[in-house]
Parts: sequence; structure tokens; C-alpha cells
Amino acid sequence: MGLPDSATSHSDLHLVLGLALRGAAEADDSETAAKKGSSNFMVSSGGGEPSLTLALSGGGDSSTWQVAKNIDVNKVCEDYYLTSSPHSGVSCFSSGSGRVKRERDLSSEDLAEPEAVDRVISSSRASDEDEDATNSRKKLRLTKEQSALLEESFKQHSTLNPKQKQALARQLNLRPRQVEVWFQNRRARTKLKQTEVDCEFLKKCCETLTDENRRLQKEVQELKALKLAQPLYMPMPAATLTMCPSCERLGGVSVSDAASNKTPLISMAPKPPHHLYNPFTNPSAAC
DNA sequence: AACGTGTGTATAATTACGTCA
DNA sequence: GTTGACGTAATTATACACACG
Repeated sequence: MGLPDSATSHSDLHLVLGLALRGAAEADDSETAAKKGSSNFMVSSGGGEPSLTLALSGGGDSSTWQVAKNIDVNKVCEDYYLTSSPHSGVSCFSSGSGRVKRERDLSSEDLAEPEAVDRVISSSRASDEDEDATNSRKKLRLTKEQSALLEESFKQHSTLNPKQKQALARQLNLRPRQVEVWFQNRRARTKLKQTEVDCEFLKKCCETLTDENRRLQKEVQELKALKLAQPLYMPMPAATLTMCPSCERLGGVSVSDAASNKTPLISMAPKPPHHLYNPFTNPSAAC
């Protein structure tokens, strides 16, 4: 496996360079370097000398960070969740640039949470956009268990109130913001899926109507052909006449006209073959 | 068979903006 | 009118699977 894309980011460039300096004495292992590079928790702004401890000194268990920083971030999180007590440390899903504009999760809602450290770090960096931009965001991959629980919760209610969000986050060992984002994206996916279903349904409707239209057009052509085949002004046997129940017309002739024995301007064609559409069986269509 | 690379897909995260209390 | 919380929509970025040479 090659270097992850993030290895080419500025932040990781710093890391890789720094690690390369000391890595000479270690193994010439690009994958190891990549893994080291993938840990973008806290790179010191001090240029050449990478440090992973600066911003964490006042916070959680530094030993945890020392262990985690050399391991694939997702694996770290999985292992971390499995082995650590809930909220015993800083969330490993540092999203880097994400806390500048939205500070929703900095509210009292979850300030008591352990990831407060994360947010302290982030907020302390929020004033330094340039440095913030050097951290590429790492993407969390939810475990099957987490996904299942989220799905289960989503089935019950597609939106969460703050308490539910908080509880779910605690249950999943995620930040409330992450739960919130998951639900947002889940709603979006649901909507997209429904749109696709609707689209398919409308396509089928369109096809059906097109077929129906084609059939009717064909029938019109056949009727026209039949009409041309008959001589004009041919008297219509009364028995072949039917009355439209809705407008009380007899084959294009009103009842009053028929009663007065006036000759219709246009004679009715003989009764069409039974397989053809008879407009009088469908008054609304005929009138 | 193992490896590196390009590509497509799923989805976490971000951003912008609207609504409402 | 302002503010903060929350929602959606659009978009970006990342992780991963897979095909291919």
C-alpha cells in the first residue's frame, strides 16, 4: 500500500520531513512513515522540529497519545474505543479545520465531555487560520457496531434532540457533533434514495402514458381510415346509434336534432369493429 | 503471486445559507 | 434588528475496494 494522500499535505510534509530526520536511525519504512504522517493531532508550529506533545500537556493521557500517534487513525480509534473507558481521553477524530465557524459543540451541551480538550485545542487554534489549514482532516470510519446503533436510532427518530444526541454520542464514544453530522448525512441519503425511487416511478408513469398515447393515436388513425372508407351521407341505421349518457348526443347528433330528423352534417360511421375503441363506452372521452 | 496505480463509490466532514424562537 | 441553535443542500475530502498492467 502506498502513502496515503494526506502524506502530501503540508502538515504531513512537516511531519514526514521531521520524522525523516530521526527516521534515519530507525527503519527505512515508508509505510511506517506514512502512519506517522497520518497522525495529525498536534504538529507544533515551531517549524522543523515536530512535536506531538505541545498542546496536549494540560489535557488527557499523554501516554495514550504517544501510543496512538504511530498507528493508523481508524485502527487507533477502534482500539481506543475498545480498550479505553468512555470519555477517558481526547477524541482521536480531530477534524482539524472544522471548528472555526461552527462552535455549536462548544456550548454547555457537552463542555463536560472529555473532548473538551480537543475543543480547547481547536479553539486555541481557531485564531490561527494558517496553522489550522496545515492539518488535513482525518475521516472517521464507523465500526459496524456504531453504524448499527446509529441506524437503529435513526429508525426510531430521524432527528435528535440535544439530550438524545448527547446520550447516543456517549453510548458510541463519539462526539455529539459527529452524531449530529451522521444524522444529517443519513437524512440526506434517505432523501436522495426517495428521490431516486420517485424518479423511477415517474419514469414508469411516463412510459405507461406514452404507450397509452401511442395506442390512442393509432386508434384515431384507424377510425379516420374507416371514416374515409365509407361514403358520405350514408344513412345510419338507428340500431347502430348509441347515446352518450353524459351529453345525450347520438353519435355527434344531438337528441333534438335526431328527433327533428334533420340530416346530420357529418354522418356517423358504421359501428366500428368491436375490437376498436368505442368512444361512447367512455363518455368523458367522447365528449 | 505480489505490488503499485488509477478509478469509482461510500460517507464523514465542512461550508453556506435559511428558518425560527 | 440581533443572536444562537438547528436544519438542509451542496460540496469537499478521505478511506476503501477493485481492476488492471
